[in-house]
Amino acid sequence: MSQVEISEAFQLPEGSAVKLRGWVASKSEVGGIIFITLRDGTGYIQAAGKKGVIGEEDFQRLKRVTKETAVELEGSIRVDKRAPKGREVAIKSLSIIALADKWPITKSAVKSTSFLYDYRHLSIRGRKASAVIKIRWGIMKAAIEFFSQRGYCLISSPTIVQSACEGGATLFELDYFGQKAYLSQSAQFYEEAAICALGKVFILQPAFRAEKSKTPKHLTEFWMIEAEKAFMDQEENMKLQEDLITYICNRVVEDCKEELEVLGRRFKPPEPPFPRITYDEVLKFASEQNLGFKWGEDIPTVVETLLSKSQTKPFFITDYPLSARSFYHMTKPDNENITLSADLIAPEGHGEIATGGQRIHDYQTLLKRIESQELPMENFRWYLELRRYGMPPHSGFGVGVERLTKWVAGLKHIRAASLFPRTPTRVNP
RNA sequence: GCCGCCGUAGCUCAGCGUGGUAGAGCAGCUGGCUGUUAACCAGUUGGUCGUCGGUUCAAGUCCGACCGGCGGCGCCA
Repeated sequence: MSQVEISEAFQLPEGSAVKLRGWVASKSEVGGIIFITLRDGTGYIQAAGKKGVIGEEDFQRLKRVTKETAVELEGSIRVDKRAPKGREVAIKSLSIIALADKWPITKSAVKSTSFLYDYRHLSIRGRKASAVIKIRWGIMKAAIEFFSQRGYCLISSPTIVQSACEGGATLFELDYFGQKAYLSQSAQFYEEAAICALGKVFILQPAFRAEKSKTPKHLTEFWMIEAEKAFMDQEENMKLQEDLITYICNRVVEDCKEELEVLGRRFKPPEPPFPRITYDEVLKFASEQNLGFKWGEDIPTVVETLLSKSQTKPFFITDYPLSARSFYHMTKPDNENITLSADLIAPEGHGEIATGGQRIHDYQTLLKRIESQELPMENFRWYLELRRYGMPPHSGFGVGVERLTKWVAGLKHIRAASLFPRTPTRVNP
């Protein structure tokens, strides 16, 4: 009698004696026979206990078992086409490890988004919720592999900071022993400092945005994959993003086959190169659809969504106006109003998943930019100072992990990509 | 910040127009059934109708304010 995980139980020959531990995902009683579906994080397997075959005491215990009770059972593997996946465990004995109260998440509860997220600490036990979290892990794992293979160094930047990478209005403020401090929106500035020591770096850590954005693609706390490399121009930067996304998608399709199946997601990894569309071309496209906007403004969601739905693989929107970008962006050599930056947009209407660009490496240029945008110089002192000590041209990008998960897993809302999502209306559980 | 929708049993909802003291399905519980897969059959428990205030003999229902959630916009990964 060996202790095995459920995934292993499917590999063993018929008749093998096994001991399994897990939770009762479902139970049904049919007279003298009781079926439970056991879950242990590695899979699901049906176990059947028949009156007369197992002892009366064990049968009574099996009767008392409720949904989500933690149990340990002993039995033997048997093949039966009536069982899901054609296999089950014939129970010989069962013990209750931790009895569960009446389980609040019922079939009808699935209809209620707010209920499911109020009970997220419990509802994550569902097949779909677990599948999404495993896909998210698959994405992170693949990203780590990708950068590791290319010699990038993982760094960690502080999440408590004093200066903003993006707009100041979207920072979570906190009291740092009497001083104002903020939760970081991005690790970019710290990565820029780090490249002069390490050459090429990446991070995998949370970012915070105090945007009251109630949309299917916004979280207030989310994880980012960010990379920065010295001597890398914007062209190479886009190629790197292409390679990263392609690598991740291929790995996930390979590693998370079952999870994608549980979600009913037929996902085909994209083939590079990804199409590139300039901002001006987007503006022209929008005007043709009667959705025109002013040059220099950000691209409206309707336009981005429409474009995104017309594509079958991710694509870049390049050549953003400086007015729609943060101060640190480098502009084109022949046009100081257009930045060397690009957004990476996922297809099928999922929208933006990454932003990247070439940063200003010249001291005077950055100084003038900070002054012209009337930004608080003292906050950017060290960032600017980097440019006095051998800062080469460099570029980088940031990918939203949950946004990428949303696209790969085919989710309707980004909150499903987070174990305990933080949105403007939710900080609990 | 703006626009729209919704808060009634553990869950999903009906009841509100025409005010008279709460109802269904599911879940739970009890019993039956030796192959369930969203099991089935019979019985049954369960509610200060989001909160506060107002009108009224009487408010789940009418009026007002507030709170909470959901969908969308703007903004962004």
